[in-house]
Amino acid sequence: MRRTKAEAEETREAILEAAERIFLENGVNQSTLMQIAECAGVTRGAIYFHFKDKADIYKSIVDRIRFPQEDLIEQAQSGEQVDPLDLLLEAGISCLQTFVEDERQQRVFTIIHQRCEYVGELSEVLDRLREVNTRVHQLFVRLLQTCKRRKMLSPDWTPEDAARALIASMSGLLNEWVRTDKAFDLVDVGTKSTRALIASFRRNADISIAACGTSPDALLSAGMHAKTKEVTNHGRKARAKLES
Amino acid sequence: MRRTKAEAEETREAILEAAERIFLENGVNQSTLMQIAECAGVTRGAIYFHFKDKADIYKSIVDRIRFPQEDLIEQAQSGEQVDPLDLLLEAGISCLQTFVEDERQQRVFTIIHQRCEYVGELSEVLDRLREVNTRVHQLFVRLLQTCKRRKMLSPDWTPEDAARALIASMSGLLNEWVRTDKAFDLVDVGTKSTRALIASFRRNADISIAACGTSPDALLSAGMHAKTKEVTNHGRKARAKLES
DNA sequence: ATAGAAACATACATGAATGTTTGTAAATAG
DNA sequence: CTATTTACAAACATTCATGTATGTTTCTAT
Repeated sequence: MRRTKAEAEETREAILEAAERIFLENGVNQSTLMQIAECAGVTRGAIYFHFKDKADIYKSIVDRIRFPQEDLIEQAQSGEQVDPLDLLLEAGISCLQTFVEDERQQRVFTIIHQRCEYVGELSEVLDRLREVNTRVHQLFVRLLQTCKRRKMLSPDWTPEDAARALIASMSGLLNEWVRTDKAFDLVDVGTKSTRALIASFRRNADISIAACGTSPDALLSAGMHAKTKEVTNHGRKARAKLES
Repeated sequence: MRRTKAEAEETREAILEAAERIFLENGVNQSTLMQIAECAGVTRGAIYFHFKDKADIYKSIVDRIRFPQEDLIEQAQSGEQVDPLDLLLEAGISCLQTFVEDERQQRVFTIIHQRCEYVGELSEVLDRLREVNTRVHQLFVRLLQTCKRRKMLSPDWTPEDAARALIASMSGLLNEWVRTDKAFDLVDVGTKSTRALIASFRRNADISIAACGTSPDALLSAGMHAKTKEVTNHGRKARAKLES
């Protein structure tokens, strides 16, 4: 019953696919290798040939997806010359956009946040998540520090706190969206929330009256007048530019 | 070895206390009744006397704490005559405040959100959480609808979306705070974030320049000039009024 | 062509957690 | 005062997931 190398890779993928389904249904710890094998149409032996144990399967699942935050990092590192706050807004929005479109990302996100107790071997997965998160945080802090140097950051916010707030807002939105079973328009609500937050980051924008003297260009670049559609398209264009 | 009724209640509490610790360390499903018994200084027999099974213990733990959202509901229902948006801001802030002060709330929150796979019996706990959340959401929607009737709500936001955004922001803040092991000042960052969000809810406040003509009173009531300390004290006062 | 190894299936051994049953000492009701 | 029930402890039986060991077939390299 030996298969060719390509077929073997197929069964490996089938196992990962099955594990994703079973994990989502039963939780990582409660899922048994037997269930996964059954769902994949193989025996437990096949699983033990391809993977060391259940934790290994889970790590493989998490490793093969791209996190929404990683898209965000790549995108945010592209244009350093533009307004960092605009860049944050666009990156955040297109991050939400890709998340909405990628069902696998959503499934794995749900597993990670609602279907796993991180203990023992499993906590290694958490370590990777933490690492990605700190990278995002540091990136945000760097961007916000340049804002501060350019006197564009509101005195209310430190770069660190602003970064925390942004990350909390984004992760809160993603979590609520999956928890409520997509009960609202993630991109729409997320765009408005993020825009509100970033608006408060701007010097002289946190207190409404102080913005009167600024030029129309400054207001436009603040993204306050742009309609949702235009902004998301803008974000998409930026991403398309990256992929080329 | 029969104990008096009061002593029995003590051991019951000891079991719950121990379970809280063990669940936090090992996750609900990974924790064994033996570990809990050992930690509580009893045998498994005692646990099976007081509780049906592990799910029963977990439900008891969740039932005996007050959720941050429940504080929020009570508080937000007190004064209907004031500006609903101010009320939302104050309620949110004092909700964060009590969460920071209540270590048990934090522990159980961590268990709920990071140490449990909700499957089978355990999902009943999730049902209760969902119910609390929908109550909060409906309350928010009601408040925001009165805003809309009074022409105080920005045309950018529907009451539903604004409620979602607020809930997502709050839960995101709480989650990030416990996930990062209290790496930032929750009340401080939370106050600024929430204030920014609610500011964007206000009609003529979402676009900075439009607020120029409004009276100083309107700006003050928008909470944009108040320092953090004053607002939190305000929130506390409101809570103290409730307890009397 | 054939030796070896790859890609599994099957069978077994182990341990660990659960639920249940039985035992028992002390409190409490009558 | 004693009869019964309470509040556990201790022992037992059962299930069940895991890991490993072994078997089998087919690919593949030489």
